[in-house]
Amino acid sequence: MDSLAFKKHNHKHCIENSISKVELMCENARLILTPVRKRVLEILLKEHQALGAYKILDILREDGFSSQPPIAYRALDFLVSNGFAHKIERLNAFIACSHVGEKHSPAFLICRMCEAVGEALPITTKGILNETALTADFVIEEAVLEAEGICPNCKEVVTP
Amino acid sequence: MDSLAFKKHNHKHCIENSISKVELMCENARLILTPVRKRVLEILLKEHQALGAYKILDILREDGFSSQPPIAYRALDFLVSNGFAHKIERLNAFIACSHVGEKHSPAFLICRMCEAVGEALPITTKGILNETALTADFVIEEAVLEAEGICPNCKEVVTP
DNA sequence: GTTATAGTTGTTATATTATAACATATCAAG
DNA sequence: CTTGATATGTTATAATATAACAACTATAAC
Repeated sequence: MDSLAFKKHNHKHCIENSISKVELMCENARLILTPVRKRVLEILLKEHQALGAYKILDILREDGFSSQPPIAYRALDFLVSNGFAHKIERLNAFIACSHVGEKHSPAFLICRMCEAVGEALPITTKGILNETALTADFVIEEAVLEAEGICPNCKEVVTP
Repeated sequence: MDSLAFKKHNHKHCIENSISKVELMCENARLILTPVRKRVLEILLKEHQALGAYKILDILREDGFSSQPPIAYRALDFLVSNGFAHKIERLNAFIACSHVGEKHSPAFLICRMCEAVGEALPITTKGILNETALTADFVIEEAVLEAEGICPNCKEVVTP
């Protein structure tokens, strides 16, 4: 567990670090981090919180970008399929990846009160099911773990 | 790993077993397994495959039930919230639970070709994140693992 | 037996999330 | 300069899900 959303941390550093990592990876992989894509990444990085496509779209609109759904969904597709962001299926929402460049099966801690999302260390989520998959003769390509509960901040509010 | 979807098994037995377990649990818990609810459970049990709410609705319509969305969603809510079915978030679809009555954090093997879904043994998915959660001071209430890949049947088709 | 009451179902309308399809623009390679 | 690949703009629509309220049903309290 490292920069886990719920702990106090230098978030500005956290953002800058992510962006420069992504920029570097894009250069190396000949991917184009266009203005919209970069902006969406920034939006996702702003808080460790899941954001729906339409909320992102609202922010893009304020920024003067076109605001039709495909604009957001395409940028999100780019970010997700290149591992720079993840989709939280439970919330139909997206967050920036906290472990850019590190190969990992993501695992999320999702607060059901504030929708903050922490990404756990790149544990081998896949490995957990490995035996199961072998027995079943099933080839796992991707595995995602989503855990829902209460984050430390919201817990304080409920039971101070 | 037991009655895993992908293995040949006596599916009729599998269905009957699930239904009678659910009936028993409903009696004990004073829950009412109304005709629609039972029918939706049967529909979900028919194959080890995820079904969207609107597909279920189509089947209900053929059966003479009312076919407005809330009919299906309510029955599904009932089944899911009582642990008789699960929602596969990745697919926005539902399957019957393979481990009715056994407390478990579900883990699914989802075939991306045929949408068959196998539910892994009630492993302690939660436990995997336990350490992580403790460190983060996060209280996990529910955890779901969704793994996508290729099931044995579809693998045969691709590489015979 | 009537009357609350809690739970379920029926129905209409609408919200939310996501994609298809096609036009236009940009830019690098040949 | 033209071709091809990639990205963006735009319109329309598909797919998924819920809100809100009315009507019905069983049962438990009186």
